[in-house]
Amino acid sequence: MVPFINLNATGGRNINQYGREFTNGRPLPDHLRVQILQLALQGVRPCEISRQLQVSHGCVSKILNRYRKTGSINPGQIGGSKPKVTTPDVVNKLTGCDEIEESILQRAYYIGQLPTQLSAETLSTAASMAQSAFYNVISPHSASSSIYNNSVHSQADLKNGDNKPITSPSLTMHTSSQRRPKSSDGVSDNTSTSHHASDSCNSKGGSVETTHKSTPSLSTKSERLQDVITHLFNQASATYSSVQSTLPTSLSSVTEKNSGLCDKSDSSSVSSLSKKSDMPTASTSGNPSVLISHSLTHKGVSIANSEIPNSSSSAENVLGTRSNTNSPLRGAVSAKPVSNSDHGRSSSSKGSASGSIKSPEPLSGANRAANVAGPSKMSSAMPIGFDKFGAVYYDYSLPDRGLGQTRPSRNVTISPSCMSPAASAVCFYPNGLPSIKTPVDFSACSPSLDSSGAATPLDLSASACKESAVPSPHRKSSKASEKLTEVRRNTPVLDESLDEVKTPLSSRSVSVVTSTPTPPPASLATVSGEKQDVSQSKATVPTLKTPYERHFLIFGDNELEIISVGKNKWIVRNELELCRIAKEEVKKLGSPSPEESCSKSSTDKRHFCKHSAKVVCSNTDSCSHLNHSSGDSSACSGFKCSQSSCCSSPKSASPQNPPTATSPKDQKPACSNHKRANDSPGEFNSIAAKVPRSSSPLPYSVTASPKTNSVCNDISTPSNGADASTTVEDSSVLSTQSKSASIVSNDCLSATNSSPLGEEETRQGEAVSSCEESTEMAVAPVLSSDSEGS
DNA sequence: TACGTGACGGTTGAC
DNA sequence: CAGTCAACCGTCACG
Repeated sequence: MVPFINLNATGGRNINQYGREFTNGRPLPDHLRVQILQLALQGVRPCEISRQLQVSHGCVSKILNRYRKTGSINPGQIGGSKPKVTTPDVVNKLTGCDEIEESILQRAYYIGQLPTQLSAETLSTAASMAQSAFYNVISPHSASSSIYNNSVHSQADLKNGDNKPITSPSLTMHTSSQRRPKSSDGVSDNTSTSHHASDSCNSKGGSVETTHKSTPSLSTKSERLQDVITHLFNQASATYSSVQSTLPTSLSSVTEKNSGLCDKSDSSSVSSLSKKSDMPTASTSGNPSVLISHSLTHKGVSIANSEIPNSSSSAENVLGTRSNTNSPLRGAVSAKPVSNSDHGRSSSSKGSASGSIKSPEPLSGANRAANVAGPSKMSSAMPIGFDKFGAVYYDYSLPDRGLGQTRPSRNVTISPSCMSPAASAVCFYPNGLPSIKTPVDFSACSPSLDSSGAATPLDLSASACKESAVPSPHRKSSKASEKLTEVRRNTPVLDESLDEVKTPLSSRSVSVVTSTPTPPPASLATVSGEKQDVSQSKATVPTLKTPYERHFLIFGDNELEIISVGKNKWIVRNELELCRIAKEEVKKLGSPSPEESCSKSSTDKRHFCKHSAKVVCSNTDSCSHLNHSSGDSSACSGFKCSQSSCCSSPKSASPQNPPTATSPKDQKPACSNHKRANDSPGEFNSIAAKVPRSSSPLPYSVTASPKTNSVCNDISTPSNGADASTTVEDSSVLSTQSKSASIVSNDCLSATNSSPLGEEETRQGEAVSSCEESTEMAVAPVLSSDSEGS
């Protein structure tokens, strides 16, 4: 094959086989690295990742390999000569100061963090299991995943010199930090580790916190990436655990309430899987699942901890179940997981287990962010600091080490938290939405389905499972999607695609209407801030492209933006914010308000409690309508409106239409549902849903209208029509599939968030700020001007 | 077809 | 301040 690299006139700029511009010798932008990891966590194959992100296979492989081996996706230290033997760094080394420091910090961390009721063994077990699952996903083909895991632990153990339960994340920190050659780095590395610890225990680990402050910017950057990784892992872990603990509940609830309506396959699969699973409930300690369990218990819902949920969807079911159980706030349930995820993130430094465990101080971890960005608007709700972009943990604002020109998406808030499998659990639970691919997501799979199934190890996702069992339309298009990948998908990264919004949406608009996968504009593929010459891109625009969908989930009183590209979903939301929302919901639960009572009746499907989570809108494509405030979204968040049906407004979706020009109402004037929503936003949360079970791969993309015929077809699954048509008014259905989330065509929304898609390159900063101001959906912008500087 | 790996040309930054 | 050089980068080609 002829090398595709073409030196560009700009000098040093090359175009890879996917048409993506890259700078030879420069690391991949951090956000791409994160995405690679996230996708991998979701079970996306490396080859597909490379296509989606338009990075070479080798690059993906290297990054994943690196992560596998070192636990870090951070670029290595580039440049520089070997430090002199006399440098402080060296002195600190080969003397072992670093190890000592780390050990001290870690001890401090655990002392402050670990709940007394939880034994180290328990934590270790949980972490181990989660990690195992994680590695299985990351390195599916490698039977040595466990080996990796073990090896990592071994390293950590050796390094730590104690038996403290350490999750891979923490280990990751270690390995990563060790890579840093400089003495200052060495310190920072330690601080980095400590830093993470401090996140989780701001109050307890004061010393650690202090140390953290001294962390060099570079180290901070590294930390953030590491945090992302850790967070992903934590979430995966949390999800895994939570699923285990929650499934039984959901099942029981569903069974009770839904009787026949409940999908038998799910139940059977669950039970069978649960039998297979030996996961100790203890492992869930500190996990969202536990929290959920408590919550459920509080509600009088019996929880069988012994049973192990096999699918995230099952977990989601729990949410739905919970909502069915008359819980005033479904969101509350989700809230738990969210907060937990938050813990996980905060625990990044020292392991997910510890982080998740520490429920009492879920938000403390924000301190670091607060330090970085100063007090956030969220701080009132929780002591969390958000950076100026609204990202708490994932500070994409820091310059990418890689292609400076690449602009991280402003929207991108690809909150890893949400993107990760765990994230799905956390983020979607409230709605009972089907999870994003979860490493351990067996929900969709037949009972017999397990990790060793026909699907590749990586492909543990529900979609994969279902694929085998049910001809998924979604899968059907997999081939097509691959083709599509040639043209850069917008993947999760709205960010990068912003300037591409300019691309005529005609095609995608059509797709929206037809519910066929909408190909993102080829231009979207452009990663770099520079507009990539489409002509240069060898990518041939496939007629059929992976749909780029944007959904909005009403979580509590807030909107959550869910972006899905094919089977990948991202929640554009700062998880800390999610946590905050969740906490609020929890508070509300604690002190029921008149509003809460609205959802008490499970039979009243239509009755919507504003506190409950719901997907408000979905959009195929990059959705130029992102500019929406929560109020706006609610306005267009009527009952689920299918994109193709009531809400679909190709034109509205068209990037050509300035976001400002289209208001939700304007876009969907015909949608009575929206109108209803506007009138009483709180009303559409009911759970009646039509849930196309087969559509599970993109469950939340499927929208059902509780009592209406309007059904939201999964855009990504064109053939779902039949499924979608299957309307189940019984809320039980929702609980079954967690499809309760009502999704409304995003067309309804005019979102400022994404509007900048086309303008991102130039307005990134503005857009970001505007987003924050205009809505609480702060999408963590992924980019900082710094990256540009490079 | 998917994946892992090495060579290649390039960038970076400490020395 | 410029040159050197080691380390790393992403991409490609190969197996």
